[in-house]
Amino acid sequence: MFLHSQAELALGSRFKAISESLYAAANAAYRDAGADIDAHWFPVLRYLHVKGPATVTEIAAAIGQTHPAVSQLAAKLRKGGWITRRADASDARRGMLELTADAERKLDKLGPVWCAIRRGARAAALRGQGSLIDALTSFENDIASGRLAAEIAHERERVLAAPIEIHPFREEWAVHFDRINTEWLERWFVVEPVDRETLSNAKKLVIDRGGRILFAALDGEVIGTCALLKEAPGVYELSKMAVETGFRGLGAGRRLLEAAIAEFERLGGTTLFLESSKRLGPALRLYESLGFVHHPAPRPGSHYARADVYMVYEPEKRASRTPARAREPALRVVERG
Amino acid sequence: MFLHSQAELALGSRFKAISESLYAAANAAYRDAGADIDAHWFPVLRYLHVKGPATVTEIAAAIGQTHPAVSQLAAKLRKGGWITRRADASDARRGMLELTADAERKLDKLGPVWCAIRRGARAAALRGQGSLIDALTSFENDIASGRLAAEIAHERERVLAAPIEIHPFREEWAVHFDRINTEWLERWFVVEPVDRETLSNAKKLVIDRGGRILFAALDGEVIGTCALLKEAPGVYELSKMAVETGFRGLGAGRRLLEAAIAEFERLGGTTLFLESSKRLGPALRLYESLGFVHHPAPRPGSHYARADVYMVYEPEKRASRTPARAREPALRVVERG
DNA sequence: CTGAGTTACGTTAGCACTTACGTAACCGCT
DNA sequence: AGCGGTTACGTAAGTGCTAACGTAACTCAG
Repeated sequence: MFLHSQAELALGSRFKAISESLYAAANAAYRDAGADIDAHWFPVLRYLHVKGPATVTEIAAAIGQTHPAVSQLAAKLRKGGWITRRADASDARRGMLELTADAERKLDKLGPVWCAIRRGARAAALRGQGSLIDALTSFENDIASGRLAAEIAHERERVLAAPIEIHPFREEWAVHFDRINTEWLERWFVVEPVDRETLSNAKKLVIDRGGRILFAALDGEVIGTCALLKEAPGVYELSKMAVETGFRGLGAGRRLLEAAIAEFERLGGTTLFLESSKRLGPALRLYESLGFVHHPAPRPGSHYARADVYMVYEPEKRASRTPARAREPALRVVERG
Repeated sequence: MFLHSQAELALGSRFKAISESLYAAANAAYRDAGADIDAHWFPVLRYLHVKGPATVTEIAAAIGQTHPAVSQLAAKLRKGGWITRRADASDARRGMLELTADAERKLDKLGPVWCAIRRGARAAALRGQGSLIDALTSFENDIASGRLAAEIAHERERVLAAPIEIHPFREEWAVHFDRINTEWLERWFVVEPVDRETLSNAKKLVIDRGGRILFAALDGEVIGTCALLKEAPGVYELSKMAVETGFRGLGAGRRLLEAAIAEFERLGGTTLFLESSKRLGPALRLYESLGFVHHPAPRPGSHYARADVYMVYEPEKRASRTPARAREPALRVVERG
């Protein structure tokens, strides 16, 4: 190829060509997944999905584009029913862009596709050892030969076919514990200092104090976390329950919670409680269905400013529709002290 | 930056942004150099500059774009006086795009700018050690901080200020000997088997047989070559004289030829001849001015199909306007046998 | 020699951005 | 209260490409 002989000189042209091919590859993956989405929308949609409602300028700054670009795309997305615009109460110039419930539901399912694209792209990028130029060349080869597209399709099938596994704590996954929970907190509340502390020192502050951390994984990809913090002998707090955006609806949350309860029982715990927020309807219903009951008074001395719900686990309240396999690990029911 | 947190997922967007920044950086370099050129034109102009007249589709295939892109750009360049279109004699559908004499002259001077862009981009690319993602991040940092632009400007000054040096053969430069001559041959003639042989085995077929190869370099960048092939004891052929496109007009050709003649004399040679072509007017005038005289008959048993000019060096015919420093190396004038 | 297929390449419409500009709302200062 | 400066963001126009189409010229089998 002539451009390759020009080495770093035609880099602009090569970058652009790769960019377009990547968009095309991502679009193909979306199409295969039955998602009527355009890869160019990803930065905006993903931002709204991860961070929640945002203004045009905020998004533009975050994704490194000009505000007209975001403004124009927002108009298109609004027409397509992906987002709505709600006037900001305190500042009439600003409009909060917000995903529609429908869009949110669609994006909640896209995790496997994103995972596949990420893996395919990473494989292509890693094949070119050494310099950037080598990596680009390898990228171009993989794109031209269709290898990138094939790998993305293959990865998507793998991820979709994979069962959700629950894993105990691993040092090398601590970073995911931090990432997923930070993302979740930034989306729904704010990261309080006590969160920052726990998330960045999980091993020391949770595990070494007799607590547990569980991971939900899909084909080796961490998609959710849950923690049991040891409050006192026999007393555990269920906390840091979060599932990554894009992997909702696969049942990872329920599986994590079931595993956490099983672990609590295996530990011979007497009391298992959690603090949450009324804003988190679906999560509360999950807790209720697995045996947590609402406590009338707020918990005395709560760590969290956001907590306005206090629930305690009562095994006999557990809904009977719990799938059998959730009980697999030898069940040692322990009387509450 | 939000996009960075998306790892390989937003690669398309990042590639595109880098592409645009690189075009902008290149444009800034052209502007600084006083060249009214747009970086987007580079692939087409450079192709025509290196390969000579070409059709729209040929260029499109070579630079990896669609033919409408080239067609539209060609229309613009034609309007701007950069290229002309000449109908192909044998095929009325085709039109040969050709640089105007003016454009050719401008591009002949752009070597230092291209060299600067290449070096700046290479530095940025090399700073990101490891994966492609690291390299991209480093690129983005350098672009955002203005470091890339500053380095390009700095490199341009360095290259422009550097004197032309003439160097003896180095193994590690053999690749440039091959590249520059191959490019030149493809532009003006075709690469004959005897050329391919010599160019890819320079050390063995030139140096080890008692010949010499000289390089012209600008701040470490090889921009021209020249060879003395030993035909018989005392008999040398001047050959493989080529200066890279973009570095014409700096006097590299004359410096190389002077050095080659000096080397011939230092070797105690008796006969120095060359074969060339009537098509290469400026080169012939250079040869004449440094003491080569036209031989009426073609050389018996010439290696080259393209040769229709046969010249022999006669020191006394050398124009007196030769700069003094060209004679610096101890001059041992030898009678012709 | 004819017509089907191929090739060269111009044109058009569209896309994803950009820069440039305009307008309304907000902020801080006198 | 008023006024310059800033901010939010929409609109217009331009750019560099692409996909899709059209047309004329060429090629080659029957």
